[in-house]
Amino acid sequence: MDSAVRFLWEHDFRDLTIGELMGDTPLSRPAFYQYFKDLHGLIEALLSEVGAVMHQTAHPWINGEGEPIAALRESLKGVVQTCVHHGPVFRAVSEAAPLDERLEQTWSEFMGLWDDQVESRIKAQQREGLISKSLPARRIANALNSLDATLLIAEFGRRPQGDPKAVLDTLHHVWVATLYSQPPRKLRTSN
Amino acid sequence: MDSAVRFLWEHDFRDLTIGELMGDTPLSRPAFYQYFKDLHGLIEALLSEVGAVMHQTAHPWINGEGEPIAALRESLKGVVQTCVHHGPVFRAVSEAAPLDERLEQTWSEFMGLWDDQVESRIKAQQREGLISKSLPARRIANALNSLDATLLIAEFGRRPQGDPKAVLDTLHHVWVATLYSQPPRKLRTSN
DNA sequence: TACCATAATGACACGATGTCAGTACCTTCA
DNA sequence: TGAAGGTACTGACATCGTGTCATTATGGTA
Repeated sequence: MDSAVRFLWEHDFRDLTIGELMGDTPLSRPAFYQYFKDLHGLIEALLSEVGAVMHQTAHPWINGEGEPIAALRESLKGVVQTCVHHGPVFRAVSEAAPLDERLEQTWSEFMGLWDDQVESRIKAQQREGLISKSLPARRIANALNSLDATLLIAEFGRRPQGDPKAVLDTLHHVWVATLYSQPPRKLRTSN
Repeated sequence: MDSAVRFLWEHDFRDLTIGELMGDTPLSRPAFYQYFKDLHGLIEALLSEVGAVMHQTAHPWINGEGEPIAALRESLKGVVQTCVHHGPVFRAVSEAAPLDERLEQTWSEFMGLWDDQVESRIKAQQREGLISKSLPARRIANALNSLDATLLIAEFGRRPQGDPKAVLDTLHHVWVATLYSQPPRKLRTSN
């Protein structure tokens, strides 16, 4: 299982085979099935380990602690950091999910949990008048979370990894603009 | 090849097998290799058909025709519409890409093309003073395009499809806010 | 030492892939 | 008409990864 993580840092998920994996251990291939149902079972286990870590790091904004825009930056920073450390695992999950009914379910529950949390934060701040009440909280939450997942996996899911600072800035800008900015008036074109 | 599209509307990509596919045709399994290198080759062919259509539909904003915010909505509408019609194909591409070096390349070139176009539109409008010059054009373009892809595939990649109007509104809001809105002042919390 | 549960293995059957040598078919031209 | 030659197609095969046996080691317990 450590061996799997090691593998994913070096190779793509598509090259991950049970035989190859167990070659790195003193055990034989069938021994694998002692511990996991199949490859997807392994990935599922990896997700539940690393996924928990990630949720911790996002507390500030999720729980509405302090000034929202700064708190949001803190939360995003934590999420980025988690991906810097465990990017390949998330990448493997997202790539393996479409191949397995069960894993797909698990992955979508994981993302759904984020949607739940972000949605309820948005609704809370709509009540406080910080966010426009005309935003469809659930859809926006889902969009922003999907964006995070896609971008983070693309940037940190394999070596060489992207620049954490730049990615954080980008995500933060999109989140803040989407949630907290006033709609602009119509724009004049220069045609 | 029509048969493949038909299949993808009904089943998941993971269940698509060459044998199954050719069962729908009067031909035998090996005949498949007459036309495509392998499954991924087929998917690649599907993408280049449908991808071209999609680029057409995004012209207004990409080419800076008319008032930007309205043009952007037109372009996004076209893209949404394409996905309503061909969603499962894009889904198959995105799911198959991680499994094949070549296809992954093709897919990332396809997305890169969008990034190029959006980036240069952003830069043009930065010169016109419509968009803040402090935005990193390339990164923002990439983020917004990634968002589109993820959301559209999730909403229209399989039956039952989502609500095109609602998805369009969501995307449009995020794009407009990200590109055209002024950053808000610091927010007071109600703690 | 005898016993049992658990861990681990070698050998197997299966399913999907991709290839190849061979056959059917169809056009062209004498 | 009928031989030649190219193309479309096929049956059979080798390969590879998977998942499951029946069986054997191993380590703790009385």
